[in-house]
Amino acid sequence: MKYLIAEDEIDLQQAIAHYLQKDGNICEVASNFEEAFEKVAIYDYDIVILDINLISGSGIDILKIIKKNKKRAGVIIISANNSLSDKLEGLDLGADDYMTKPFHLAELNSRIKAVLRRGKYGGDEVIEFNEIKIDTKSKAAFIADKEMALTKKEYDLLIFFISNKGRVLSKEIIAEHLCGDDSDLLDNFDFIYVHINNLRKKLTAEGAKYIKTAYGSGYKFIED
Amino acid sequence: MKYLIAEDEIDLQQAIAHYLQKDGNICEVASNFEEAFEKVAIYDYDIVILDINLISGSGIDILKIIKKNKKRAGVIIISANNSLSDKLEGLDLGADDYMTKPFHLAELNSRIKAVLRRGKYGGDEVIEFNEIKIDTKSKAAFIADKEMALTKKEYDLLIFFISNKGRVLSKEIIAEHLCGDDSDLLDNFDFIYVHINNLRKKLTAEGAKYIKTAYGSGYKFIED
DNA sequence: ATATTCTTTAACAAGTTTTAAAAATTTGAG
DNA sequence: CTCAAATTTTTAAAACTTGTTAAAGAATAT
Repeated sequence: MKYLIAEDEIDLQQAIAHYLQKDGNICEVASNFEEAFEKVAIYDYDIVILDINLISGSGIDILKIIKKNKKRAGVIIISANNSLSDKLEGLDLGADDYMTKPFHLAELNSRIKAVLRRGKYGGDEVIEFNEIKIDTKSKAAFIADKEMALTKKEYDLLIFFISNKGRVLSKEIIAEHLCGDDSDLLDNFDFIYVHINNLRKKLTAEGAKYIKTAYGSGYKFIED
Repeated sequence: MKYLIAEDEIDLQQAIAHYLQKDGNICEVASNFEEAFEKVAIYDYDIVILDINLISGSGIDILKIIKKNKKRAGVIIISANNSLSDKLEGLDLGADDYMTKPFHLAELNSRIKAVLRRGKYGGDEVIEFNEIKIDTKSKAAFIADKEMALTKKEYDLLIFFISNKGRVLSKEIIAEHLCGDDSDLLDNFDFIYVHINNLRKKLTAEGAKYIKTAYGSGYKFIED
């Protein structure tokens, strides 16, 4: 799993990171608002652990970015004070859970698991983009109302593209996203070419060219 | 159906109520122990959704009232912590299911349906789907009016599939559902393959293929 | 004790992903 | 503008993962 820990207390940040890495997870950290802002806008995480009171900004705004960009990360808010309004606002905005400092790492861990489990069950949103439609409940993707049979990687790739539309995504970033956990060892990213190619074939059924090559830097998903 | 939602987090309480009302159910709410106590003692509900950690009292005591008064409500306990002892105590005292916060409303919904379908609580007595018919009272399942002799696991699996039709269900989620909540300990889910296979054989008697494999993600139940 | 149901195992089949290599394209230097 | 270098596309086959099935061993119920 891939985590972002947005927490300005370096001690706590490191404690969480170490705890999670022990189980073979990948952890990135952000120590202030700007760092968190950037990472959250660009990359994909399975779980974001988000301090409400970040230096130079509010975690609530980070949460808004996550939701606005339709990132699928689960968000667990942590906060120093026990303020009910913070909590309600966070949950209202789509956070998945809330913890008050101080807490035990074991409890954080069990909440993370619960959030992940929830995610596995799947929501029932429908993602749409032009004539592309993805029903996440049935994991079926359609183009012009015709189902295209996507493999799991293709399906993930398509969702990744749509949720990052307009942005150039490098092979490396894509590979990291698609391979999740195992991505430590990746050194050859050429297999992405094949997935891009396969997805393109299925998307091009109707002639539109959604995936545009940015020579030398990656790919981006565009309208027609 | 008539529900009582005994939950002191107003946000969550309202979220559940709205979700259930959408489907035309009647929802009452209780925001603390006293309210829950009164309502449960006086009125009749089909399902009570019961937070263990109510303000000024324990949900466990509410559960005791329900059982002592021989109310026929189905009870689904929700709890913030993942404490096994809470869980066991609740189930011991006659709760019908148990969920740990946070959870997805869709999952709550499917558990409610499962509880209703177990028969005792005024749920539909007959479930129908195309030429499949299940009489929950006699626990008999028919395909094209011919009874198929299902084992308990097959029966539960079929009902789980039908009440989640269209949704991709992973081996893990299915196992969790079939094995109740002892499933924390499960690490090998291969036995699901066997039940799927057996159920398929019995369902395929008439040629229709209801259970579709979503390679790499799970299975989904579809119309023909 | 016997029958039934559930879980494990293992061999096999099917489907997916990755590798590898050749063909095509893009870019930038000369 | 042309050519060489680098990058990307395409294809096919190899490696791998996941799913199917049957059968045997545990567990549970009758």
